[in-house]
Amino acid sequence: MSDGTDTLEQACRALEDLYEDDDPIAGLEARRPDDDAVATQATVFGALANEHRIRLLEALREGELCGCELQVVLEAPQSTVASHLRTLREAGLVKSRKNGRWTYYRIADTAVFELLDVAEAVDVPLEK
Amino acid sequence: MSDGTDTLEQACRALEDLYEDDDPIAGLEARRPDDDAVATQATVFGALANEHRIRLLEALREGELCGCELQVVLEAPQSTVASHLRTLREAGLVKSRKNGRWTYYRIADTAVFELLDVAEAVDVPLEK
DNA sequence: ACGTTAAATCGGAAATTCACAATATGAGTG
DNA sequence: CACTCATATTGTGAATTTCCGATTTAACGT
Repeated sequence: MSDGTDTLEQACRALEDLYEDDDPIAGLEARRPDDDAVATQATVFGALANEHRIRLLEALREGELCGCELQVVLEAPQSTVASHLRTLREAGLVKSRKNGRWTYYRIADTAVFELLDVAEAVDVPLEK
Repeated sequence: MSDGTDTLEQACRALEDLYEDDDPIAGLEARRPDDDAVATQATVFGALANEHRIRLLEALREGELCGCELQVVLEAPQSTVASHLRTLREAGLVKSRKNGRWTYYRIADTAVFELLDVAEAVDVPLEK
């Protein structure tokens, strides 16, 4: 298990040329975010990083739907839909409610709408 | 390549029990979002779905940094950092500027801050 | 031109995610 | 209890992503 320390030292040397400051690294360390926060963000974005799951969330914008309705929306097999819903639930993006044989899913947090809307507005450069 | 049509028909039959409406599918079709929008969202969220890339973006919050500074932030090999930066650039999340031997990276869109902040505030349920 | 250095790209092994048939669970019904 | 139906989980092969050493490219200095 190499840790890339050798190339890291190169990078640090380069910084000594950029700044006359004795310890240029100090300022960079302050830019390192909290581990738990990064883990939360990665979980949330990981759950959102799939077209099927985005379609599920978009379908739930106007209100809750049961599993079989979401199958129709996705046009995918039942097991596929169920595991995507599980991913979304584990990331805290949807909640479920059981009523008899049906399970109804709904958006857990309005943050989901913000995330979807902001991401949609990003200007992704054309494929090169 | 099966398309799961058989299980889809089951789901549709279930809907006929839920609604007396003749065509329960019609309402669901309206909930299907635009393909291009979903593709954009998936690209953006895919780029954000990695702890290293999140750390890079967080490091750029306070202003631009060059590649070798970002190596120090990530404590990862140069090639690893470079390919993560490429992913972020291709998703439209960062822009780069060349000055001599150095390449400076900066956040391309303030939307990035919104996405990071909103995702961090999501309440992810405990494991299991 | 030559050597040095920051950054980009290549190549392929390892790890992770995805799809989906098969099976299990659990609630309702007769 | 036996049967049906909606949903959940499991297992596994396939596809994708990640990692990182090695190499290449490009910009400087001598």
